[in-house]
Amino acid sequence: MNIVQIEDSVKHLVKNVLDGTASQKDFIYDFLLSYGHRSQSIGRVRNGERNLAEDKENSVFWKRQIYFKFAKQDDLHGLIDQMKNEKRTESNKIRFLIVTDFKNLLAVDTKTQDTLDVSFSDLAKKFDFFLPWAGMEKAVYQGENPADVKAAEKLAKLFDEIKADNFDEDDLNNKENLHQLNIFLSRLLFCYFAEDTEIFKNKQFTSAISKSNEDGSDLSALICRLFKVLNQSSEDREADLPDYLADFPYVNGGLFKDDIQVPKFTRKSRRILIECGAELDWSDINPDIFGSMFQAVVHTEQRSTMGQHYTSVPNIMKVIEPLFLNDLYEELEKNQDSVNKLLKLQQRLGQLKIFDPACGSGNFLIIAYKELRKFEMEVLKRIQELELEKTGQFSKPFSLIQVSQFYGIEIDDFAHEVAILSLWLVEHQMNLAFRVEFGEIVPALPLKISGNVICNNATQVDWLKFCEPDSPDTQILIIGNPPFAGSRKRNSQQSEDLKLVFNNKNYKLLDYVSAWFYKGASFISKTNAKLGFVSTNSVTQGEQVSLLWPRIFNTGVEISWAHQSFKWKNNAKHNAAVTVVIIGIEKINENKSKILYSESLETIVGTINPNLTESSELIVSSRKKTLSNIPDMCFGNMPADGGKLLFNEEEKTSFIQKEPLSKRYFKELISAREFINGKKRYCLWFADEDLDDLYKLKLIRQLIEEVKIIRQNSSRPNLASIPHLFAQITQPKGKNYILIPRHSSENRDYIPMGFFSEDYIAHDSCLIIPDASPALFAILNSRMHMVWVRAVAGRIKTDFRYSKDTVYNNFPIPTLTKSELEELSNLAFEILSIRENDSSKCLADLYSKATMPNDLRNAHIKLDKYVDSIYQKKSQKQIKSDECRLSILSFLYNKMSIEG
DNA sequence: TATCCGACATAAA
DNA sequence: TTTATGTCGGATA
Repeated sequence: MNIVQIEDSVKHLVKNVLDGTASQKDFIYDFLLSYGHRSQSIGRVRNGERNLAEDKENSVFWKRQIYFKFAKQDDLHGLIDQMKNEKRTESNKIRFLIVTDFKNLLAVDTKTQDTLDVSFSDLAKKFDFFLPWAGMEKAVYQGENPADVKAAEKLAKLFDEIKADNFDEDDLNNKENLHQLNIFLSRLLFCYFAEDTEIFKNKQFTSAISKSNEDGSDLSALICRLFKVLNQSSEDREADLPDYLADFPYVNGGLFKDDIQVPKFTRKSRRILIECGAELDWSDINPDIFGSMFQAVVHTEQRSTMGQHYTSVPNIMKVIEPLFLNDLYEELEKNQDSVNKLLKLQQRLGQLKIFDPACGSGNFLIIAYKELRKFEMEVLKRIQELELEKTGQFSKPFSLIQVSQFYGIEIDDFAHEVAILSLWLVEHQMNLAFRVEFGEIVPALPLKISGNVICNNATQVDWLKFCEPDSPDTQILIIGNPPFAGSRKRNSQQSEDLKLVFNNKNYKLLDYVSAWFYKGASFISKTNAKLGFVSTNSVTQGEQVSLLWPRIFNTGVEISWAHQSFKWKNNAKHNAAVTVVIIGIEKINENKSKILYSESLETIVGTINPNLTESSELIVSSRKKTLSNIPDMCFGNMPADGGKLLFNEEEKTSFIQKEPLSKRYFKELISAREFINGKKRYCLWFADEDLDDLYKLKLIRQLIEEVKIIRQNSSRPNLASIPHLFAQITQPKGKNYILIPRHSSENRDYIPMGFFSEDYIAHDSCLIIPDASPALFAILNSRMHMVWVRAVAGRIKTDFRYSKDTVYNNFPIPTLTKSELEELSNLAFEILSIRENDSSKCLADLYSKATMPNDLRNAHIKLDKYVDSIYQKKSQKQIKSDECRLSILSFLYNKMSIEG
């Protein structure tokens, strides 16, 4: 469920209730469904098993979720106040109170104390009030002041004080110092959390540190002593420990194991330290959200992004639902009437291993843990219901899921400390939720074994040794959002890492994230594991496809589900959005259907190819010569001149005014932008000129000298010796050419292309085909070709990026007869002449989906049909879908490349 | 803020 | 040497 879907769904529901299409009785259940609650769960609430209200007809009381009443009285406020004051509302951790008479609706969010008072018809406008049901805490995305943001901001203040008091520049560059500080902060966070969640006594930590001198002089020693105590069982402790220390329980679990350097405090930092404990309620923090924020505290360059993480939960769900959660709920549904089978299902949970080889502060692990615990509770609840039915009593439920089943590798020391800590925190939180449901609680202390989170470079770790299957059956689920870095963005360490993982072969053009896919695939081939990774979409497009995926498939795996490109709010940068995909990989299993998710729908398909579309395997490699019998394409002319040789209309006119003899050197330059938007641009073109002659013109000499300086600073070799020329010259002589912009918007059905004479200089933002026939122009302008482009071309964000070696050279064209060539020519001229008639409009207008003129569109459709018929000669049937076109192309491509 | 293509370092051949 | 490619992007409306 994403926000848009939720809003739509609520809108429909309200409308249907108001016009009577949906019944008022069903409203509350449909409302819950709109926010992505499981339909099985809602079913059980509806049939009364999970509804603990007395008057089940008119009210719903569902633990931890909702207390709802259909109001028959006029005083809605009185009613909701009364519900709020009921004891069980608090003890069952009800999140939302709702009353409505279907004229007005009141609601209270018990966590934030926010209230809602709207007319029923306006409910959809306020749908966001209930987003926490869908895992989106409103306080966070509205940038209000939730526990997480407040806590992180307070900690940031503390952190800055401590840093200023204890370290200078050099100290901070020292890794060991930072490590010590990282550990200190994570212990501190644990203490705050513990004293608010019954692990310690209420505010025990805060009151202990308050006993220090007000100037902070002895606080460091006190904390140091406290940490030591926390690591000792009562028999190990000194006998004469003061009460306020002796009172602390034994924490164990390794959190307080090592002695660390506790920083010194001042009057000011001591006060902040105490305020953090006294003023904030740490039980409310969400380890999943807080983790990333806490990380931002330490990495000051990320400070501005605090509170930007609200998308993380729904996005993480996009990984774990298809990977395993959906299957589990299906199992639950299937076995819902057998206690034994349900117990077996629960046991399976205890044997899982969840592994995030790029875990950061642990978001994926934490959400996975939470969701698994929630699922287990569903299983246990069902078991209880069955037992109760049968025998009138039920056995004591307990959880089999341990944090030690969770594995993480993270290269950043602080993030990895936070991940370890967050796992503990979330374990405790889930134990509390467990108590609400079952009244049983696992004691929090001493802490058991922690999650297995190490600080290391995942590309260098032997995953099999780190996350070893206990038996061949142990199911390992690999999840995460590994780092992306394109070939030009990597640092030298990352390049080395890739080199190692790919055995020094063909790794340079791959994205850094490939290392995770490859290691993951190898891991899967040797174990009972599957993976789901968020990744940049560039591994699914363009030249990377043929370099990466054959190697992955060679390990015996396949893509079992995938989310096609969508925009992901980037947490590293404020407003930048990066386009990502999510890919699930499993061992080959031909019997299992694959699922393809796009923004709005999910499709069941036979196979998923590396471009994340449905189709039989189609991996086109970079090809230097054309597959079909067509003229070669080449690159446009690349200036690489710092812009010195390029002019717009005004600049050109004024330059000619000052240097009249320069006029003969100007030529029109066609770059993608000029071509598509019908603008003019010029360049000084000296390809056939003598440098000495040029130097006679003062201004030109000056310009060339400027280019020279720029090129001397460039890493490209030999350019400075030809400062008057474009860096790459490919302009055809005595020939016309077809020009194709390399980058073009996805919002066009056809990439605009055009014919030009040699007098127009093609810019390197375009590709050209010299000596091309109108028939070829027709073929390239066909829908058939566009389907090919859509399938194999690279992307910039989601827009096309045409290329020669991948797209053009591999494009399969059947052998054409003379009459076919003639007809194609005619169709090409038709399109060109329609464009000519409309020459007041630029190509951007002519080819935008919204404004494309009818006659032009019809001419294109006519061409499309004809080209289709050429590709499908045998059958008289018309080709209907692009999928069909693509499979024809795949077939022809495979055939021609084998014959070729 | 959504749209829509740029410039050039860096890769391969 | 030549030339093709992509950029957790950037400019512009």
